[in-house]
Amino acid sequence: MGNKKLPLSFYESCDTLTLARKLLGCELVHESPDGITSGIIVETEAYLANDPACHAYNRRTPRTEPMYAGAGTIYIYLIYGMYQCINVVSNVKDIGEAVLIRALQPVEGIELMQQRRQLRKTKTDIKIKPVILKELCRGPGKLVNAMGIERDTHNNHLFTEGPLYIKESDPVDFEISSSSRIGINVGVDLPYRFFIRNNLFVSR
DNA sequence: CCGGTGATGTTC
DNA sequence: AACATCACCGGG
Repeated sequence: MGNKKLPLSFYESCDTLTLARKLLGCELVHESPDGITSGIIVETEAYLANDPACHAYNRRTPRTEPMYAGAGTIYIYLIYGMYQCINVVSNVKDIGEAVLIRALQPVEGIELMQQRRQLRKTKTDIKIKPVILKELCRGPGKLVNAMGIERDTHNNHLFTEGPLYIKESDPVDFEISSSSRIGINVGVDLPYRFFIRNNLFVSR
């Protein structure tokens, strides 16, 4: 069964496009103070160093520094002022590439995920309507919220150390589909989005 | 199932 | 000014 935490070699031993595919079927786990939540990764996007849509494309700034820290690093950024997205950094130190996690199939701690997703995290937290299972982690901002992931806590840490990590995939057969990436205006022609075909929890 | 709109604040 | 988004609303 797939209950082993992935070692650094998993992240280091392939290129970014391959890693984006290999992460499908693996389980993202967060052992938080409030409880454990986890979900199977069902959708990813790759961002390469020579790719204009990549945050690290021709720029190395304080924000993107974790992308240059080497494979297995956690890169979390704030988007549209109120949402956060989590990436698995890939490639070697000083080459800025990463895989965005876009959707999870919830596994563990579903009640806790429901509770977290009822709150939108701003200065004054906003309550939203109850969220159905299918929508809990269906999108990069949603899954970060449901999993209790925070940039202040986890950014620039490693997936191989600490309470936020990835477990190896169970040997389940599935087909991988690809498409162009979502929500970008450059690099739209590149088929760098990967997802498990026919999985109900994929976004869009 | 769409499509449109406003919220929100860091980053360059 | 842009931004790797989302919740909510209304229409079909």
